[in-house]
Amino acid sequence: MARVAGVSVATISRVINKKAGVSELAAAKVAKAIEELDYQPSLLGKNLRRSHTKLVIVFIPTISNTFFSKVVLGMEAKAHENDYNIIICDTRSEKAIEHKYIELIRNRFVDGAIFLSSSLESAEMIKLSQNYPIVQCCEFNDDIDVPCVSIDNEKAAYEITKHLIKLGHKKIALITADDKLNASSMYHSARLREQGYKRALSESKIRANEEYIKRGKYNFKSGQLAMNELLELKSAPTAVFAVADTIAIGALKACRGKGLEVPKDVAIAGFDDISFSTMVEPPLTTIAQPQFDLGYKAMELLIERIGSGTPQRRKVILEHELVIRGTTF
Amino acid sequence: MARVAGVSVATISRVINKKAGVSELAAAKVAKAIEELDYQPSLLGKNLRRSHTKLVIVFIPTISNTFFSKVVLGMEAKAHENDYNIIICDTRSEKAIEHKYIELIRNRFVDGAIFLSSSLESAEMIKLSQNYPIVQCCEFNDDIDVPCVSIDNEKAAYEITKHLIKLGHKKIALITADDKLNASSMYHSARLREQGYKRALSESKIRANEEYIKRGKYNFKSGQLAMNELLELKSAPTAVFAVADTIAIGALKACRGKGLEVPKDVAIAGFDDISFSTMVEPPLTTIAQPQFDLGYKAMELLIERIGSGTPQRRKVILEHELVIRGTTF
DNA sequence: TTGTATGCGTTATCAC
DNA sequence: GTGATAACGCATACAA
Repeated sequence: MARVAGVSVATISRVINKKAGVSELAAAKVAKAIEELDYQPSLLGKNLRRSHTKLVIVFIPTISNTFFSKVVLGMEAKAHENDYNIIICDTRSEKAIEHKYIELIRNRFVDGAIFLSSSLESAEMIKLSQNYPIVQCCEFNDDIDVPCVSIDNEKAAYEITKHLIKLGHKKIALITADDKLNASSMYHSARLREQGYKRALSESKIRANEEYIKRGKYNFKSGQLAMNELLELKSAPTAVFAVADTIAIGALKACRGKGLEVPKDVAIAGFDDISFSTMVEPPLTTIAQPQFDLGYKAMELLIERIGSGTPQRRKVILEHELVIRGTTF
Repeated sequence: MARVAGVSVATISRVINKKAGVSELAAAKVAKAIEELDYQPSLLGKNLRRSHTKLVIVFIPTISNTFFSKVVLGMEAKAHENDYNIIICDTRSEKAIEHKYIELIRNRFVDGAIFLSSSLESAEMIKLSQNYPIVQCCEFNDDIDVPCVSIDNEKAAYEITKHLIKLGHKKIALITADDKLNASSMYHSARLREQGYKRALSESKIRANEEYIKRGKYNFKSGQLAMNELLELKSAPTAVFAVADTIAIGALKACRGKGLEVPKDVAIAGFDDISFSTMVEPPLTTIAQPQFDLGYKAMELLIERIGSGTPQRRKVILEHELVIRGTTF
């Protein structure tokens, strides 16, 4: 390249990076050579030289949850504003996959990471955060000092349960994705939502009934299963709060399968406001999270942290919204 | 690192890469130093040296379509088998974003690319393919010589339309995502599906009615909109084939909105078999694609191509399956 | 304004 | 078995 342009590599670097102090003649020669060779500067050399890659990785438990994909959109927006690119890593909630990709941050292939969920123990997460710029988004361990952005899960769950109570319901079930047996659950938010649910109940002097709490996974099937069990109870609940829309939609289907009408026979509330929520019949009452902003803000924190180097301990809480639709009356 | 281990960098490299010919003493010294410094070899240097990154990029029109996410799962499986990692790029069907990420392949940051859709002109795609290892998956321009893997879209659409006809339907509408005005549509498959639909019709001597063909976008809303228009026709169709499940589900909702029963009043067929298809009521009749295999095979072709360097022209067609569920009787 | 030389962190070649 | 050393492609300090 330097040869065909007839100038030194230094000059080439200068024109490519639009540095001042290059004669028009030289610039023209370089431009011509670039054209001729269809030349593209290698990122490999550049990265090694400046020892950062302008790449960040985001860990996502599953790419197929539309909730997360909207959050990622916000991350991308902020990232692009700052010339960063994103690697999305679908961990499928598997520890092994997550660890494999964490290598990428330890070997400096990415400048930082955002976790939308993690199977890491708190201790591991702390150690990672001490050495590299990372932030947590939506899901986070609240016992540790890693920057994060989220909504107030406890409060949101409290509000939606309260909504159910105001409608006159007393037998309100919870379907969650927290198995509780596992001390370090993937879904800390689920636990917070359970707390909010319980607070609303106790505030209204409704005794929490352990039979009404079903613990499964974060998907349709699990919601379906749980709802079927709930409906077989001798004293079946008249309302259900599911900690995620996917779960709630499964529950909705289970009701229909048993010939029950929603919300007449049983009211259903979800959480997240994924796009499917408006497509089911009836449309789902849920908690809307500011998905885009969540991602945008998380990326902002990360970029800040990459720039400063210092792991400032920040927790950002964004506003949620109770969206009342057809599944609750 | 070399200093604290008390050996040369060459030796360090040897033990890290488990090369033969290292004394136990030296190996121990290196191991100790690694432990001490929490040392991780930099991928940056390694990449520069070997001039490849073991990274491939996959272009996806939207991360939130669960159809694509399952395909990506297959890609990841094959990639991991061969020590490759994946960058997922959500292009949002935007040319600008796609072009930005194509830089990554031109500047050798990734070893290859898979396109699950593309806004590139055929000419651009050809040129790219001549210079870099790329393959197309699911969506592809069939007029050019880029390796690809897909199902037989025309045939699948033919079969599902035929299914509708066998049920006695004669007024069969099509809702597609191909706008036809745009010569190089993102969704070539949509065009093929339209062809299959038309072939089935003409084979059964049913005159294709242009009024029955609606052209919109690849999402719920668009299906809803199109269906509403269809239902306002003086002679409304009794069956609808939507070229994607997301569209079909929108159509389903539109029917319900007008008080119509599915499949009694109008039958609906989709395409893709996304996970949500079984959650709607009634569950959706559709064409199931071997999503995982599609991705797996595409990655296989790509890795082959990266290895050989020569762009062998291969088209792989996988089997689909007609899945009859509740929306057609 | 331009070129030369150096280093980023690896791996590979060669000599010891 | 081991250690210098060159090279990968770039950006920069310094010299010219």
